[in-house]
Amino acid sequence: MTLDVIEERGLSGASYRAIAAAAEVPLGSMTYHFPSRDDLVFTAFERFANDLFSPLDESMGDLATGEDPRERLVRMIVADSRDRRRDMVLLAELYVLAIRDERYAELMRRWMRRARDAIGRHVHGVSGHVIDAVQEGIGLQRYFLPEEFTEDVVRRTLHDLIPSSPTTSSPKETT
Amino acid sequence: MTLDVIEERGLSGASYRAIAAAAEVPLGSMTYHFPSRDDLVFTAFERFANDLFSPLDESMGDLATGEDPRERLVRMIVADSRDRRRDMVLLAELYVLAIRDERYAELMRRWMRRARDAIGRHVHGVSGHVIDAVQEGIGLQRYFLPEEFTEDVVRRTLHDLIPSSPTTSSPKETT
Amino acid sequence: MTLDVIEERGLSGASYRAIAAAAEVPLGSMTYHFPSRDDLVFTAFERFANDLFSPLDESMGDLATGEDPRERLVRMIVADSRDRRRDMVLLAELYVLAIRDERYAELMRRWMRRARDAIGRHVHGVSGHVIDAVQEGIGLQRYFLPEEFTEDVVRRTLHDLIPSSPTTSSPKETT
Amino acid sequence: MTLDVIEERGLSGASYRAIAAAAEVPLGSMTYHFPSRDDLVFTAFERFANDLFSPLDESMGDLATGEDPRERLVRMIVADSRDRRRDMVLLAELYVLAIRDERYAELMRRWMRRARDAIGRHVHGVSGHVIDAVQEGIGLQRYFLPEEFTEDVVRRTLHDLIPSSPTTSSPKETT
DNA sequence: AATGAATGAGGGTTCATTCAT
DNA sequence: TATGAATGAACCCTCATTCAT
Repeated sequence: MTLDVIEERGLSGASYRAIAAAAEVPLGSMTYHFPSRDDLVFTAFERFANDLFSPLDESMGDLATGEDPRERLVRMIVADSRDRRRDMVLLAELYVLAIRDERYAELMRRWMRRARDAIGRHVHGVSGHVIDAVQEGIGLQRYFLPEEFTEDVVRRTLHDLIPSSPTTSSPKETT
Repeated sequence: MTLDVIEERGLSGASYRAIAAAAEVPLGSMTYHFPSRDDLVFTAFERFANDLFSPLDESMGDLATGEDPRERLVRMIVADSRDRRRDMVLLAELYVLAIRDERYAELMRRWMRRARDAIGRHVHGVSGHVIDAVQEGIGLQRYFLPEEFTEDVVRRTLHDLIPSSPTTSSPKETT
Repeated sequence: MTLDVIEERGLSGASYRAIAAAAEVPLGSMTYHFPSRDDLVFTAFERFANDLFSPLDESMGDLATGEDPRERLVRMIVADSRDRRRDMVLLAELYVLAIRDERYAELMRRWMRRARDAIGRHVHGVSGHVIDAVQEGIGLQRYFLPEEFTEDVVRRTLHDLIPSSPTTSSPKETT
Repeated sequence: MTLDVIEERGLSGASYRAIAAAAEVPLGSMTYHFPSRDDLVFTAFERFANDLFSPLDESMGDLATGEDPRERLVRMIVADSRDRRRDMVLLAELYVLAIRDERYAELMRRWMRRARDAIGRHVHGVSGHVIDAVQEGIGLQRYFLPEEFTEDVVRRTLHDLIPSSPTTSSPKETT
């Protein structure tokens, strides 16, 4: 609920009142359960970190034997999820918070490490952190210039970075 | 001045008052020259887009014959400029704005295209957009986990993505 | 309280701050109970409509049998109530609002109809609206030129407009 | 021009800036020619007093011999001039000013006397002030409840108040 | 004579937070 | 435990007016 309000009106628009109204809950209820606004926000971003992690987790989780993890990543990046906008705005807001506040920075680091682990389970020969960073950079820019980051471009990028595993079927590159 | 305040106190903390105080200027002066706060903010981010572009421009600008552009990119990414924090905060704030407001989105697209052009002048065989997205992704995450994105990791990533030009001296990879 | 401030300083001078000061109440209290200034103003003018109605109501309310309602009206118009000024200012401000805003126009219509009914209960042979309009027109101009609207002039006017009821004692005109 | 702005946005909305914009004139020009805002407003209302007087003047000015002045008044009141709204809002604003400020009160008195004279030239047996007050009261209320003040109601009222002159053709009352 | 720049005051409104109930 | 009331601080913005040019 809080995240919805942040998505719609920005972190600065996510006042106690706005969130209480969205949740159809009395204002006093909010301040009772979350004595300071930052409690509310931090809790929300903890949830966001999980939410944002889950597509990655699903992408890398149950790879069939011989399936190419690079293809999973391609599809995850290219998928025009309805939540793309939400993820991008929340991610950007989180970066803002994390740069300014160590508490959020630590949250971000935990999340980055989880991502690295999920990637590292199936991708070898390159740092999972690099793949995550690349995926994030492309994800952000793709939001503004989707036509510049076509599926083939994304695939090519991932194949350049990730060595094909011996047990992996050969690249299906189009270009 | 405005950017300094945004860096220090966030976009939401960059009130007319705060900026006027930082600039040691009467509040009325601010509202006279920038009738709405968004005028002020947008003008500031236009400047930021230029500021942020210039390191890239310098990196790619005057390559000596035979110099490897990949090394320039490595140094740009790895350089622990005193302005790293500033750039990251402002970049993240700009993303937030751009996702919500087409005016800022357009600013971001202009800036992304300039970056692509600057990169594309010296880097061939891969989309300049991809290199820009990658350097941005790494730049952001490196801010939080610098030890995971060592110079060698960055170099390796760029060499994987950017084919070596025929006139370019061979890779000086350390790993 | 709000009406007092409007009387003294005009509607445009009746700021939240001015009213809060007059009521010796914190500014935050005002905006809590009246989230918009117009709520405050409208509520005040609803009260004014009642206040302004009451002299008319009293004038026409409990006529003794055989008493001439025209005399009651004369006295009401001519009475130099200490509140004359207040009523005139507020009435004029209300007209300004009502011409520009349908919400106030409706308030004014309700009040005009109440006045017509109160008058119509005891005055026959002429539209209560006409008597109310005449009374109002004379009231307004009399504020500026009281010597031109002497009691006799007012009486004469009302007797010209209102036919004497059969059960009514004959006119006591002085002129 | 000033009056146009007052009509549209109210006296409180008639700032130097708003008027300068409407007149397509630099702000500095306004403050140069009218050093205080009240100068501007007072000048405007002086003009309004003349403007408002002219329909009355035309109504009563060139009566053909034997023509009934009451009919002229009826038509003036009932005419749904496109400027009705403008006249009403400005009149109401002027009342507000006049009650609070002797300078405007005097303006209003001058104008009331002019009206009385214009009426008195053709109407006898009743104070011109009374006729003016009545037409004003009806004019104001008619703005809100036009259906209650039909032409016949207005005619009846004026005939009740104004004795028919010997040289005047007989009433054409419809009712 | 004319005008853009400048500014202190004050406008309505929102807010996080506290507290009595 | 839960919540409406309350409030001081700050917000963006508009304004009348002054003044240098």
